[in-house]
Amino acid sequence: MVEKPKSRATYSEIAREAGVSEATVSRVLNGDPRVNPERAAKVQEVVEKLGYKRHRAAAALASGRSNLIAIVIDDDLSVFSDPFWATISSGVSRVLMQNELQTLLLVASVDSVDGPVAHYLQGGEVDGAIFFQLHKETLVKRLAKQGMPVVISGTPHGSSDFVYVDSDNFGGALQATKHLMAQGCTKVATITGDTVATAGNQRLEGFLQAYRERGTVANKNLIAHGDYSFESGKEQMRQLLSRNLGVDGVFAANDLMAIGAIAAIEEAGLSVPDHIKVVGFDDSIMAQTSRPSITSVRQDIVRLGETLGELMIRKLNGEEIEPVILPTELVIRESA
Amino acid sequence: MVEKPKSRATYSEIAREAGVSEATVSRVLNGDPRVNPERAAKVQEVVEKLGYKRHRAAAALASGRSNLIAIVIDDDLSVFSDPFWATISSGVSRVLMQNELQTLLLVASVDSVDGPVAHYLQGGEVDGAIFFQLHKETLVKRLAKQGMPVVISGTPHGSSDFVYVDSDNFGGALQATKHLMAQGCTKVATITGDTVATAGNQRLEGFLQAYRERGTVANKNLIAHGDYSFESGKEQMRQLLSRNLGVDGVFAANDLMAIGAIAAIEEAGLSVPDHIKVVGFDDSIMAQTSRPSITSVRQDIVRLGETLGELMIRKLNGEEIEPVILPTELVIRESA
DNA sequence: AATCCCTATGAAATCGGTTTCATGAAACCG
DNA sequence: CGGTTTCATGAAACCGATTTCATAGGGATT
Repeated sequence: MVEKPKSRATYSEIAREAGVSEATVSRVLNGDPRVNPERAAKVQEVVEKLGYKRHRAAAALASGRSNLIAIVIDDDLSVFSDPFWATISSGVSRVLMQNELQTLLLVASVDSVDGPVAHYLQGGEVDGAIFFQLHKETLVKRLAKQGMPVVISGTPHGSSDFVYVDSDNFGGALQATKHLMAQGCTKVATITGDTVATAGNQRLEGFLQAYRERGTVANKNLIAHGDYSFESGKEQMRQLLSRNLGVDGVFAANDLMAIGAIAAIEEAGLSVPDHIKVVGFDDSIMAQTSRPSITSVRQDIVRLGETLGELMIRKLNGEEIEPVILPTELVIRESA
Repeated sequence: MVEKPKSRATYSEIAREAGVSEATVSRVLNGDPRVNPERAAKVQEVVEKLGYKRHRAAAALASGRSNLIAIVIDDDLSVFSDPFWATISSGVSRVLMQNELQTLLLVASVDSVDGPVAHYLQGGEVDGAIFFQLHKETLVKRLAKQGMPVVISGTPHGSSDFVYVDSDNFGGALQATKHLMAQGCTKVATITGDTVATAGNQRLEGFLQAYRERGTVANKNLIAHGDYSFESGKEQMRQLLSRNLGVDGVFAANDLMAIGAIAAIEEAGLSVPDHIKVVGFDDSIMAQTSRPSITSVRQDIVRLGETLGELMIRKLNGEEIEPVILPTELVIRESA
């Protein structure tokens, strides 16, 4: 039995075989309800038999819809600084695929409003775009204005009316800080991430809010500015210690800095959690394996990706969509 | 100045404007050399002026080439077990984009030879496919036989003639083990990863080779089988210790297990590196931040991704391509 | 029973490039 | 200098699905 060099089946074959017109085939395959059920069934049958698969390019050309959604990732930053995007992307991809959409991965510099990415997106080659932690919003704004469905991962700056999905950075930080206070810490410090980005800022705000809810205000000296790196966590903790404020609790804006902070604390001859308690953010694998293991705020990254995909689909369906803030959860371990 | 609702420019406009036929426009845009230079220049000029962008779907339909390369990632495993795929993908994407190719991200179960992914790929919707750590090779084999350019990340099983890119797992493990021996360790043990996958197996082989090169054979009891997880590293180390073999060096097949092993060692009241030296694999961020910091085998992940992309491009250009093994590097830190 | 409306259906136009093929002109040959 | 070959070029077919539009038939309305 020789395998034939079977070129793919087309509408014309199906139409002939099923004794209907190509138009009807199209209707059946696109779920148009007003086709005679019997004929529809017949068409379905032939489609099965011939192992027909829709030719995307042809469909895209004819319909003007590409069924492609772009995930746009800024080259420089993301790959290193955000260990999550892989997980997010996979969530997005899975959801989109379930809805017959494809995920196009664009890794490139999104800086210029005029770069290749911009051109590509504006060329109308994709039906929608999902952005990861963008810095410049100009491009996104323009795309949205042009009517392209856009969803953003992470809270954008300003009160722009983008639709985005984000973890509850504020709430998570608040909870983390309150936990430290509940553990008896009276001088809780924080090591922030990049506060220019909203996530870092929100985590700082959550920290401050905990003080407010206690009826006090956080001393400026209790706020150290890191950049999410291990080194910055260590260095900022050293500085906090050198100020002799009697810090007995630290909320670090991510786990890596928490680990850095612990290194600095132990370097100073103090112990975690006995002398100083530490809480991190992200609940990364490091939080679990580090010794002491780190109490940390968990985000549901998979859910985040899925939500991005779901919002995109609803948007494509013409629904009005709203930003989504996903809850976080405090995972308690040894460090606090 | 009101921005016009400019619909995209098409060949017909360009042709009219430049005073040539559409065929000529196509030739110019596709680099056909046999066009009058003056006309070509004129066309280029008009293209610039009109801000023309090729309509991919139309081009794909007409030419039969989609300019899309799929990255296929197995749903279940990768996202968790391989923290590298994000980096790899971005490398791939960047290289492909520089060559006017798009990257399609397929995250799905690749198990069945008959699932949606299989259908999709066989539908001829993409010009090539890059697979990440596949378990079942049936699908890949079939695609390759059908003439689709396929490149694989990681060494496949068997002596199949796939083209793949991988880090030098064997060499890295060999170097790591020899390093331990050079540090004076006489009883070097290993904690393997999943040895069903080739990477884990190769790392084990490298370990064994080090013994061979020393003119001895590794005692079976020195080989503990983990699964790349922190817990397994810890557990297997416990077992190694309980055997009372006098182990004074451990090569773990990844950093996470190395960290687990260290936890077990310290739990037993021993110290790293004083009593037992440990080397990991991957040179992950954890190797740097863990205390003690971990001597580890570094792989150039970005390079790996780029190489995948480059091979794919060369394959598409009709070149014969060969598998590539990328060198690893031992990064020495505190643990050994 | 005559008229109008609605629905299912097919023929054909369409999407925007690519590619084949025919053509005329220029270059080359003996 | 006639004839053949080469080459740039444009007209038109083509890729495969979608969608518009016209139409026939059935049903409802009066």
